[in-house]
Amino acid sequence: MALATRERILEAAGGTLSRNPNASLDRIAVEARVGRATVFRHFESRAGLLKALASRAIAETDRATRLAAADARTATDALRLITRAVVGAGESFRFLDSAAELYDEPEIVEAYQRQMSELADLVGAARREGFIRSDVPTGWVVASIDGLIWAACRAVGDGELGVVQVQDLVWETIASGLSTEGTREDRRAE
Amino acid sequence: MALATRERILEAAGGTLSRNPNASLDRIAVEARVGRATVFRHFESRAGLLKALASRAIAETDRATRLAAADARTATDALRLITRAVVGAGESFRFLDSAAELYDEPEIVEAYQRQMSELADLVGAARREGFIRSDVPTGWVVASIDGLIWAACRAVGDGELGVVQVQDLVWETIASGLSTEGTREDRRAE
DNA sequence: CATCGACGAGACTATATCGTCTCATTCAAG
DNA sequence: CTTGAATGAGACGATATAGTCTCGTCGATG
Repeated sequence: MALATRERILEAAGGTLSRNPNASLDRIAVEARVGRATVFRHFESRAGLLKALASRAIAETDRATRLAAADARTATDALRLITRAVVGAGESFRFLDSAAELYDEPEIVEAYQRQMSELADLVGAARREGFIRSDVPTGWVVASIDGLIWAACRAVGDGELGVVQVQDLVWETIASGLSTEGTREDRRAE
Repeated sequence: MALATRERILEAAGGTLSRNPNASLDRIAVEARVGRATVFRHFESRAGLLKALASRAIAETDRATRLAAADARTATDALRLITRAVVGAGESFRFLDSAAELYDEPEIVEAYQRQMSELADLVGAARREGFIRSDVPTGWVVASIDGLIWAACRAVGDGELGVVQVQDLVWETIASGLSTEGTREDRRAE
């Protein structure tokens, strides 16, 4: 039962904290239908719980990324599959939005930076494949993908759009933007 | 001096809270080089300060929106100018990211929804002008513009990109996406 | 049945922060 | 110089929450 309880706490914490980043441990315990003392039996402290939650989200993202990369034959396709996967798993780490406490955890910060760096590498590879416009810096590509994934998770969380729908829309927006073809005249280059 | 002090507190609160959403009033007072008691002389409570800060951001956005709309001859152009303006003023309301307390303030929630609704109307008008792709729902257009603005403000805050640069990039991304023209074959429609 | 580990309930302490209050200081206007 | 408004410093109480601890219960296992 120990494992199931731990998992239930993590699940409840993720859900509760994504709705209210300042939720108390008591609130989380109630949400997990668990005594507050039990939370401390499974996690050293509030920070420990947060850290475990973040580690879980990072591991899940890594897993999704590896699976997606394995299926892809090009960097561009890997980027597409990874984007889809992360949007699909978005609920798992929406709580990270405002978990400022985690900036003090070196492991978490380092893992996050590693993932961002891997994403940047992938964008670089996709650029070499000719997929990414040459007049847009890689930093912005990474940032905007992040922003679109964030927007997608938010829209799903608000019940405004469906998961499958936004999975397509995010990639569509990255690839072609939101305007009709005619607006290509907006481009600065050439 | 009263006005200058109040303004200095608001400024410090905006800056401090955008870096740490849970910053204490003491911390904010120090940042504003003001006694903590003075904060309470100018604002009823912490919630009052937050509310004033949010009102200020909303008013600033309204102002920027009105100015932008006045200069524009088409809805599409208005959308472009407003996007630029909001990215430019981004620092003023980055703190809203994680101000969950504000969900309890009816005035603030209502004003936010009004702005989102106005944005949706503008997107609708731009769609009628033929700018917005017909196969993308308005809800996603609004959400992704929001997400790209968020990403832009974050990138600027992290010092990764410049304000002027992201102002162009956000619109560029909305209009044409991040890929080269060749990827148009990705489109599902037609 | 007996045992043991996980759990729920709740008392208890420590701490951080909010919000109030007082008093001394500063500074500008008259 | 006198006065009054704005402020800084800090004491004080109230409250919320983190973290510790104890005790009784339940259920699985032998």
